[in-house]
This record gives sequence, structure tokens and C-alpha cells, in this order.
Amino acid sequence: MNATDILPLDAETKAFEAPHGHKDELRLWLRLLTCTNLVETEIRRRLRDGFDVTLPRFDLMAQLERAPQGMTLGEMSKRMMVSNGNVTGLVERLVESGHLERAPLPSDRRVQVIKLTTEGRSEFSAMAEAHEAWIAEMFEDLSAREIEALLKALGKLKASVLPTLRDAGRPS
Amino acid sequence: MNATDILPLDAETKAFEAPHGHKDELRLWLRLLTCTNLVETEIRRRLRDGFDVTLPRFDLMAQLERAPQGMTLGEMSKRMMVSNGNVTGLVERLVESGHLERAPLPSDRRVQVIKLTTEGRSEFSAMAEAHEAWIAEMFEDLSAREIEALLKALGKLKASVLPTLRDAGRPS
DNA sequence: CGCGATTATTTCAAACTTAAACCATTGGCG
DNA sequence: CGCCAATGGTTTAAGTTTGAAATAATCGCG
Repeated sequence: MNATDILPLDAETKAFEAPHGHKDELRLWLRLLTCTNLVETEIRRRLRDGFDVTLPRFDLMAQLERAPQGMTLGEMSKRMMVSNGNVTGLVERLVESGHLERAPLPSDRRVQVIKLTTEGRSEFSAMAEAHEAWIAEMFEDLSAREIEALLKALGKLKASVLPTLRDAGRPS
Repeated sequence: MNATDILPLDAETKAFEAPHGHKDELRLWLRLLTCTNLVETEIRRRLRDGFDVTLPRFDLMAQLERAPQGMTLGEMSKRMMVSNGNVTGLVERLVESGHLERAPLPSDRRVQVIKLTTEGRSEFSAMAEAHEAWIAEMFEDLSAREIEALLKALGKLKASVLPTLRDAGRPS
């Protein structure tokens, strides 16, 4: 019934497989997480202290700034890598505070298009400038060469991770 | 500590500073964030599907597993790099579900020490094994040399970030 | 001893986040 | 046309998360 019937060595082979040996990957993952958390926490604090804005609001505005013609909520959800409902709530509060405007698309009545308002855009550009400087400050000890190397290695990591993602609900 | 504190010419100097040139740091930061998010989201899904557990619960138990003698809530808060109140809530739910036990420390009545219960420990070890394999799978395309290099580079990044963290509430 | 500063934890309000259920609209396709 | 799957968003429930305020206990020091 099982491979043992055919290839008797399998059971043993299995038993001899290293019971661990993926520790380095794990260490790398934990370090990645630590770095991200450190930076993220500090950016969050500075955004709060300096601009009275939360990180997710900043992130959303950052995405919008690169799309002067506006963007669909679904598109935003994909770019921010967060759930639909999350975007709905964030947008709601940002519209409320005057940073965003939201308009239905006449050609497709399901779609909502969001844009930065003038005030939103101008507030954001001050934040973005500071933000860029903060990151530069935090990464200061890395040389251009090291940055380049990290970019490349993380690109490879990303390429390694992507194919392992399981489709949540496969139809077909 | 930097020149800004002493030299009054700063405002002008600032105006003449290159208006950009820190783009690579920013790109690196965004890529770091993307990698972390991809992995984290997938791990969260697999933990849910396979073990009906959330990522923060898993993280908390992971910290506890390495401290068989238990741990203080404050210690947990530091290790997980999350707020105190957050830990209080997580622990509450994990005690409720039988994974953790919590006991006051007689020698210091402010302190609560938490430990994994036997069931908690056994449930966790199944999760941990799967978790390690998932990470190994996701990082599969990286060679041992690349992993080593990334570990080192991220170590340097961490060392670069740490000194830039502002003390939230400075007394003195 | 007594008091003020510090430390450990909890509480609280607001916001964020997810997954799942739901609703409305659109786009095929017979 | 009429149905039905797919798409775009919103809603909902539960949980996570933060930062600040509140509590409680300990510590240091005169």
C-alpha cells in the first residue's frame, strides 16, 4: 500500500532526515520581523508626534499620491495588501477629515473612486518629505552598496515566497 | 550631537540640500515591508486553517516556550515589542482557552508570571514544527550563503536603526 | 518610618484588522 | 430577455493594537 512495500529503504531514509536544519531560515525570518517592527514602530511614533496622523492613514495617502487620477477601493486594497473592509473604514475616516474625496464612477455603479483633496495632498507632501528623511536617517549606516545588495536579496526572497502562497478559496 | 544643534546656518543649508537622493533607502524600506507582509499574511492564514490559532497568540506562546520557568507580562511585552495592554488582553484570552496559566509572584505582588500549560505546550509544539517548515518552504530559493548574508546585512540595519529611536517620554 | 519616584499591570477609548456574510451591479450566455 | 456567476464594496463580529490614564506595589532616601 505504501512506498515501504516497494522501496523498503524509504522508512529508514525518512527516519534519518535531519529533524531540524531549517533554523537559519527561521532566524532570518525573526530578524526580518524585528527590523520591520523597529522601523515601523518608530515611524508610527514620529507620524503621530509630528503630524498627528496614523501609519495606515499615511500609507493610504502615499498610495493615492502616485495616482493623481484617483484609484478604486479594490485597487487600494491590493496595493496596501489589506482587506477590503479595512480600506472601507480607512477611507471613511479620511473623507471625514477632509483628506480624501470619494466619488462613484458613472460607468460602473459598483465602483468608488478616491482622490486626495488639495488639502490632503499638501498635508501629505510635508509628511512624505519628513518620512523619507527619517528612513534615510535610520538606514544611515548602510552603504549604497549594502542597500543595493539588500534590495536584490529581498527581491529574491520575495520571488521565493510568492509561489508558495496558497489560493484562499480555489473555485475551478 | 549633530551639527544642527550648533550651527545657525541650518535653515539655508537645509534648503540647498539635495531634494532627493534617499530614494534607495525608501525603496529598500518598502521592499522590506512587502516581504514581511507577504510572509506574515501567509503564516497567519496557515495558522488559522491548520490550527485555528491567530498569529499573535502563536507569537506569545513561542516566546513562552523558550522560558520554561515562565515570564513576566512586562518581559513578554518587551520581547514581543507590543504594548503592555496588548499583552494583558492576549494573556487573558489564552488563559481562558487553557493554553496559559498565570500566577502572581509572592515576592512582588505587582507581578504576574505566565507559563504554558501542559496542553498549551503540546498544542504549540505541533504548530511550531509546521511553522518552521513553512518558513523553510517560503525561503527555499535562498542558498545558505544568501541567508547568511541577509542575516548579517539585517543585523547591520538593526544596528543602524537602534540609535535613531527617540525616547518616548524623556524625563531628565 | 514616610513620601515621592519608579515599576508592573490593568483599564479605557479609539482605531485598525481580518474573515466571512451580505448587497448591488455587471457581464456573460442561452 | 432572464438567469447566474463574478466583481466591487459594505457590513458585522471578533480580535488585535495603540497610547494614555489609572491602580497598585515596591524602592530609595532622608
